[in-house]
Amino acid sequence: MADYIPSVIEPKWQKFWEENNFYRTNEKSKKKFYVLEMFPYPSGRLHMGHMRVYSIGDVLARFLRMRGFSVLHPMGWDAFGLPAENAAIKNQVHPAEWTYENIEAMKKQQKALGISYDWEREVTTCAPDYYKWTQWLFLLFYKRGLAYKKKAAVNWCPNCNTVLANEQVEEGGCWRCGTEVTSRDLEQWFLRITDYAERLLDDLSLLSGWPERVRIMQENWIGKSEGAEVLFPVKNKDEKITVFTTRPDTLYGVTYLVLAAEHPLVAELTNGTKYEAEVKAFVEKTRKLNDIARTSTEMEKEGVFTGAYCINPVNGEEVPILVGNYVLMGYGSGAVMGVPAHDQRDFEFARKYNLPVRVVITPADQELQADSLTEAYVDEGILINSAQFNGYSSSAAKNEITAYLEKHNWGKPKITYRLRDWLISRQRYWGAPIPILYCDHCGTVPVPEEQLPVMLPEDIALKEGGQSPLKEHQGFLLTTCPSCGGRARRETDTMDTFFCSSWYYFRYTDAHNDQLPFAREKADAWVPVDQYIGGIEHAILHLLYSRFFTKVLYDAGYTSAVEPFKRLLAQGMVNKDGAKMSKSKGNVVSPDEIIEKYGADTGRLFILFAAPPEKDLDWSDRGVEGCYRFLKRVWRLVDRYADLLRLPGEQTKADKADQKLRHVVHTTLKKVTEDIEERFNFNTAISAIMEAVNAIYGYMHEKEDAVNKEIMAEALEILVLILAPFAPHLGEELWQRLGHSESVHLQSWPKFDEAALQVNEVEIVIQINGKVRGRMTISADTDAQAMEQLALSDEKITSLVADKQIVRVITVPNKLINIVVR
RNA sequence: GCCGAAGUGGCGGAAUUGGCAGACGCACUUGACUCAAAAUCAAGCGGUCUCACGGCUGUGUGGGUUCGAGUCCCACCUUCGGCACCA
Repeated sequence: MADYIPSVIEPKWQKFWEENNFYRTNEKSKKKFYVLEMFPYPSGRLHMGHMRVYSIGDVLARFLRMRGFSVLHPMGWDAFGLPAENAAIKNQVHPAEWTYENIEAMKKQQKALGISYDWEREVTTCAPDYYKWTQWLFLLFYKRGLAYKKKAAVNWCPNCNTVLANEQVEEGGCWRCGTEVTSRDLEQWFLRITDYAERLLDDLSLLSGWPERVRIMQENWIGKSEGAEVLFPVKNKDEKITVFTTRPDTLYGVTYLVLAAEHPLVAELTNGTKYEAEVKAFVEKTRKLNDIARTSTEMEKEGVFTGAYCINPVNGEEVPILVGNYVLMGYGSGAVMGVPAHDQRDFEFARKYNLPVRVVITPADQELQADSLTEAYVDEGILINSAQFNGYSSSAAKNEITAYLEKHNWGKPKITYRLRDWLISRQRYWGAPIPILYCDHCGTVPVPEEQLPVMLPEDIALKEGGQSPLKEHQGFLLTTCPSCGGRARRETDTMDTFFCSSWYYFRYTDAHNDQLPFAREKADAWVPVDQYIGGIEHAILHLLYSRFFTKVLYDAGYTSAVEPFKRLLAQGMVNKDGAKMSKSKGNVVSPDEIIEKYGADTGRLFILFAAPPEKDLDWSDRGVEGCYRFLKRVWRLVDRYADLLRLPGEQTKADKADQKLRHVVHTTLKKVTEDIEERFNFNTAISAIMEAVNAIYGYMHEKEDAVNKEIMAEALEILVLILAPFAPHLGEELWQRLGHSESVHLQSWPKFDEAALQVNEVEIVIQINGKVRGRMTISADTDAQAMEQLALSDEKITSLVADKQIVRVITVPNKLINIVVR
């Protein structure tokens, strides 16, 4: 046979798979498994991160098919988005054209990698037959009161010319371009994800197959705080200020109240008073600051007195009301009670403005003096100066004081979340239009379902700067109202692309349904996704939104899944020379060049071998060559014996070396099976296969080619079968070479022979005081007493323990014996 | 500041339940083959002392538990990630 030339065999098998629609989902088996890799944005070319995630998914998919599962392994395109629009402006091509060309190019690359996708289920989010259902889902949210429009201070990216959701702001910058985000008051569409905060938090406990860090990140993002809401009446006014606190036990320590600059009462309290000018100036100064400066911990806490007072309901005390720069309108009620003795921020603020400090919580072992405090005492303790609650512990007082407030209608228990509603409207063109009309008579009207999709017009000219051309597209803009037949205008905002990608895994289960986004029975056969694989950068964004969508679909009766992704693998990044691959650093390696030079099988093998999937991986050109060498080594081995093994010959009895080889092969098979199935440790699975190959070479040398045909044949077959998920093209070729006509990928995963795993003899270690002092080979399963006798009769051990007293002997069967001497 | 993860040869990494640290691969060294090189095959490869047999030492640092610790406990250092005036 010829040498191993991947550029010949890989396209050959790819053609075979494609022509036979080889990876069409088989829905027959009762054992079903949904393997899904996050679908890509069609940016143009695949990068190494793509290659890694697809390689991981493909090994699993191929392995599970061999294990008898019906596997759903689809692929699609997260195809709406800003880069298409920006590229379009820059290169004068239509975003659709740019997107579809990229899809074609990337699909070609995926096929060149030999990934086993069922292409009949491909979804493309920018295609009308997909976004029709994206819009349908928007209407579902709308009908259920989960989509609403409101005017609010929102995050604005001046570079992208659009608003962003909270989740899409990273360190004060736009997640996509990094430009500093500013605040604007705009009327926008939101999804009521906060209605689902509690369930999104609770159900994290169902996700034992997720990495803990992702669950923790979501938990932090949802940010549940339990406490109380307290109403402080304003002195001489018929107003109450609502305050949220997690420390109702400190309520008797309140010495002032602080409002956020945006708080609606600020103007009301100060207008027409001598404080008006100063407060106005302060409010303006504070509002001008951007969010990063405003929420920075280094920010000096400043405030100004409003001239007004309010009354602490529990003790009737009058306390001053201030406006402060450290209080955020967006959290709680935009007003906080100042308890300087027990909150560090309040403490600093109070010292700066000479506000009184009153100790109401004290540690058990010391007495705190308000005047001599150098920092707030924030821990829990025993209540003092708190009327009838004196002597209570903090935790008891939290409940008692809250109950007391509730009884007098001064407040109530309250849970607050950090999570905000999800802002989904975008002021850009390349997205799914929001299916809403504005009628002069009827107001806001949802587009009737039968009129979907609201087509995104293609005859547009994009403008420098990115203002949406929809705002001026008369054909799109003007329409008639479905309820009164009068003139109506279309909503010109499009949806956040995360909306489109929050339900695509459902669509794969029923990709061509033109009556519904998906039929429930089809979705129920597959969702939740058994194994989802993707980058950690989606730990909050996409994964939280998808969980939300699934719960809404569940509530509406479209799925019986409460969570979309049963198990999640967050794969690490692919770096080079310790740094992220980037054009500016000139350290980019592309999948194309690897395929061209070594073949897809080598690239896949290396990317799985170099590190466990969840860890970052450092790309090494030398390492790739090592994998290439390994595959050539396998090729030569099979080539050398393939013909010989097919010749008839008499059966020979297995000798010691034969048995040893069989033991190695079956041990390897067991390890590889467990490594893939239970631990996703593809790196150790591959190294085990390498060890087996080394052992087969060793056997070959030992036998000087007089190999036991049966045992060699079994070894090579198992080797090719277990390598096939990793190197699918080579697997096909070698399987054929071994005389089989059916595809290797249709074979059952081999079963290991328990008998072959057994050994007659084991080498055990003899330790003296925990240090290795000798070894001996004894028959397997020798009992402790016999082991001890054997060890103590060992010449070397005898001399070492001669003048010592044996205190104890610890034996671990088949492993070691430790003699403790003094 | 809070939460989390991780620190093992020259490098990537392995050690699954507390039981031989360094599997496998890369790099390097040596031998075989070759006129030679490449490729391939074989062998060696933590540090240190020793001609050698062998000894000592070694998994970020310091303690502890244990017959025995990379693995468990406590404290600390470093790196990375997330959150961060959240009341």
